[in-house]
Amino acid sequence: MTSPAWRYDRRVTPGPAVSLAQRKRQLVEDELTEAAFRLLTAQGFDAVTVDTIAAEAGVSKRTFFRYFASKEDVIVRFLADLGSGIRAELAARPAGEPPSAALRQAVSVPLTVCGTHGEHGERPLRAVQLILRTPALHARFLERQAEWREGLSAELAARLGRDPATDLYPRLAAGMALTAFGAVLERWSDSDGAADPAALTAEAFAVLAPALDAAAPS
Amino acid sequence: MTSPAWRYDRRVTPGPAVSLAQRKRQLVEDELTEAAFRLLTAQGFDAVTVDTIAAEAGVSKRTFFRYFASKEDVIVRFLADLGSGIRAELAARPAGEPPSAALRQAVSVPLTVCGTHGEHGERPLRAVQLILRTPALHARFLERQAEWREGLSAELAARLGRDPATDLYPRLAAGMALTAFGAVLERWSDSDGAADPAALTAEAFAVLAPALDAAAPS
DNA sequence: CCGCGAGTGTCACTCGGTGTCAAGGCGCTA
DNA sequence: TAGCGCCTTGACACCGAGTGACACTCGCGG
Repeated sequence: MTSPAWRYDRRVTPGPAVSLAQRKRQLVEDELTEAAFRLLTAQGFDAVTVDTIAAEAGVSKRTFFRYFASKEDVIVRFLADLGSGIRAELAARPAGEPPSAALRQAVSVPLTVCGTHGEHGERPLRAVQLILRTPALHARFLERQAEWREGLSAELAARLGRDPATDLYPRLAAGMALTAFGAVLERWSDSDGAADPAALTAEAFAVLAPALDAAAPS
Repeated sequence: MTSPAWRYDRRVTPGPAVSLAQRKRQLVEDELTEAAFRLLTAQGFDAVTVDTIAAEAGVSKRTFFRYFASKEDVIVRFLADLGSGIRAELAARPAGEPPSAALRQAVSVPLTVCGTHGEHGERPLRAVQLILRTPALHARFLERQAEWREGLSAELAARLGRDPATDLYPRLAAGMALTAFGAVLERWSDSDGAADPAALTAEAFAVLAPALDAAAPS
């Protein structure tokens, strides 16, 4: 919905370009995210209660749930914008581009955000590791991915002039792209950030390309 | 773990082939499943409490959780055996068979269980529809699928003599197969059982085959 | 200065899920 | 037949996630 959570340092406009109330709201959200991230990565997802997170951020439990729909949400939000980013990136690709290249680019963008160390620090890596290793978080993440897949599928169908109601290709292609995305994320997480997301993505799409580009509308 | 939930009518051995205690246990589980299925499909997942389900089956809430790990579990179990079935089927395919054919067969088996009306009635269809349309159930289902994917991936790696630690192919191929599985299930659900799972599966694997069979171990 | 609305804390409540304990039935053995 | 484990169950207490209702307090515009 709003800006990515790890871009909490955006303070290009110190003046009242936005209302004070909105800035306060953003501040609380950041504080909550910060506290949640610190506690959850340190002690594990189940070992920390929402009460504790809220207290750490200096608000009440009730307020926590006014900002996040669930305990999982505060972490999964780290990846939430990636999804919409993927679809937007796909929509921005030139029309003539073959699906494999377009999808590869669309998936690459959010992954490069992960790949660049320094700017965001290890935050994205820790978030991904926490998500992939915590069943409850993993489930929510997969739920999000399913939503992304629907969006990607629709975008692909429009792009290629296919009917998603009768043609399985858009649905499958979107699924393949997200399979690649998930595989890359997993490798990156397991290697503790050592693996290069861009290289992995290229490798994955090299495998998928024959199916993605053999797009013969039966 | 045990027999598929919709084979509750297996009573080929009335004698004490198994202990009475075990049969009692099975009876309670079936009763619970039955009650859960009836109530949840009728009133929706969130509108029914575990207490109600347990009471309907004539046991206590505590007993419910001795049989099922969660409220979602009682429904998702309908598909649980499909996953292990997929892997077993893959292991049973001849070694020389190309991956696309082997995976297609592996995925087909559990789907034909769905396709055959009459024997199991509409039970599988209703279960799938409930799962795909209830966020909480959908999330659990995706979690299961992720487990299946790991198993499939390992099986594929062993089958093709590839190293799953360095080679993305097994992971991606397993993901593609399950993408097809999910897509077919979705279509079948949306068409209210009118679509033919076997035909859909064939269609899906026709799309995926070029990638699945272009297996050049770099 | 006053009123309005947004954000918040508090309280009470529902529900999913778990640990504990005592009671009851079944099978085995003396 | 009496006794002894084993397994299953119900009852109870408890925790934590999440929600609804209400009252309070700010910042802002009139």
